[in-house]
Amino acid sequence: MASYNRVLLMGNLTRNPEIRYTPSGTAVADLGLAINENFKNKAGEMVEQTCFVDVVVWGRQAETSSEYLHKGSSVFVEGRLQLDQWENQQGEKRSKLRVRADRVQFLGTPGKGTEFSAAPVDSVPPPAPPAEDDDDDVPF
Amino acid sequence: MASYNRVLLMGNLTRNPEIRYTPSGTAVADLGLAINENFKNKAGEMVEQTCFVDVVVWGRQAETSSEYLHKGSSVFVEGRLQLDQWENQQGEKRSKLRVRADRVQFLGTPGKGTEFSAAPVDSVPPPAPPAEDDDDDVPF
Amino acid sequence: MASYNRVLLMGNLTRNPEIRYTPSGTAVADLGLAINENFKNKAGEMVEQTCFVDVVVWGRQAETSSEYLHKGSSVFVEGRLQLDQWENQQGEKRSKLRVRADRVQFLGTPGKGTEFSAAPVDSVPPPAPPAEDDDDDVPF
Amino acid sequence: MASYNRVLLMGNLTRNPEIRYTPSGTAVADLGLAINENFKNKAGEMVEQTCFVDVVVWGRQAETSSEYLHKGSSVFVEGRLQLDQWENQQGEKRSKLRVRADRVQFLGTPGKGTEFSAAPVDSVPPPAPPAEDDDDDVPF
DNA sequence: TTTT
DNA sequence: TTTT
Repeated sequence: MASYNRVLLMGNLTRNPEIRYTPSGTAVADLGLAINENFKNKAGEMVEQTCFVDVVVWGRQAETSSEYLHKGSSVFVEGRLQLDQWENQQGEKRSKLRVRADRVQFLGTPGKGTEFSAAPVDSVPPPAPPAEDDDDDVPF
Repeated sequence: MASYNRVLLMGNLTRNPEIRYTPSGTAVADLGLAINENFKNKAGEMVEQTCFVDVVVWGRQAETSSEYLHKGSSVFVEGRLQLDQWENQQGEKRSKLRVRADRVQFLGTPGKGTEFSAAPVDSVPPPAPPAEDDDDDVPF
Repeated sequence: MASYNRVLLMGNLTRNPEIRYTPSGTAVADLGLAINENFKNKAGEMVEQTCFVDVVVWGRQAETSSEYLHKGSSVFVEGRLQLDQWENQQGEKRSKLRVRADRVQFLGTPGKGTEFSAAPVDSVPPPAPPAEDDDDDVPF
Repeated sequence: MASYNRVLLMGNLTRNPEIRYTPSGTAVADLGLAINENFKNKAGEMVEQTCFVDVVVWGRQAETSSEYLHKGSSVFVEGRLQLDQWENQQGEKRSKLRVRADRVQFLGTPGKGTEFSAAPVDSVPPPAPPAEDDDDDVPF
């Protein structure tokens, strides 16, 4: 059957990246992303609404993300929706939508004056190959 | 700040669309979408994984969706992530990621033999204008 | 520097796929794609406008495309813009924008009645890995 | 028939925006965009390839683009492919693919030190409504 | 749980 | 809670 799953986001990190490693040594980083959207409501007032999304990055991109990105960093993320499902301690089914990033691109850190002027827009190195083969030791 | 929020999905409806109306008469439809992805795991076995996503559609597209789409229908959805937040009866904060569709395109219904052959791939009428101005009577 | 290049298209093939092979044996297919867009002009009349795009597909997807797709087939294409540049016989520089597909997904063939009912929406097998390493024997 | 046409680009302007006005007073800006892509070829060498694309922007976004963007500016563009067709003076049919932007987002100007540090990543104001109704006085 |  |  025809299927497709693609997500494109630009926003700011709500916290520093958190990196960890699977038993087999693959790096995984969790990013908190805030996407601010401004629009006018029916009454014509400007409203700011923020969408908070959890992003998971694997492999080399996890490492570069945790090295170069910080709370507040502006990033562009390309990935796909991923539904994580588990049972809580009461045996109830829980699930959560995340974005699994195929690519994280650094767009700058606001308020980073001087060291920034040399390279105001820098990019996280090229995308790692899709690490599907690592999916069986997912560490969440 | 730079921000962007775009989601593109193709999959099958897990149930018939559910339409309702806001107090001011705007149509809203909830779609359950299943996106199947097949890939090989580290052991080289084909694995099928399904991502279930709730999709919200507004306005005229809500009406055409509920008229033309059914459980099983294959659709293409363009929209954005939307974080719905509320408090449950215990006063705990809860939130849920959904996709707010700007566009829903009908790609066919599997197993619908005869009536299908005339127009195997049909499309839901053109996108309604982004109904931001209706956002203050969101009915969830 | 931050860079990104992504194209998403749904439309119909204007001709049968043309497959060829590089000296090293890599398959390449050229697809002609027509994307119809309907909109109202300033005078309120419905206008149909068609965008014709040349799409290049590499590797296994080239083979599956040429096997399963035909003139008229409805497809979904994910790829990126690619600028091909050359000199004509008068020594003038020429260039042409194409789409290099990373993924081609079959959405059905209109008017194919019976054999269609069994599998109205079928998909071209999963995307081949990005064959960047083949780019130095590009055969155009 | 199912159709879709979406392009997402990040790159740098190759020249200052050129703004002009239709007889009815609608602003139109032409942007030259360079998208740099680095990858390894078959021989394992890093190769840089640049895709040059012409982008057309309409309405208020044309005005903000020509006000805030300059040669070298880093931008994110969301739009669609548009095939412009005409006859040259020899009566030969010519055509050219462009991108018609629905949205242009400013990501910063490299090397702009001081005035930049205050707001390293700034954005062009929100997207104008799709000005389909202006399409009949396209000035190319 | 949150960033600008 | 689930579709193919």
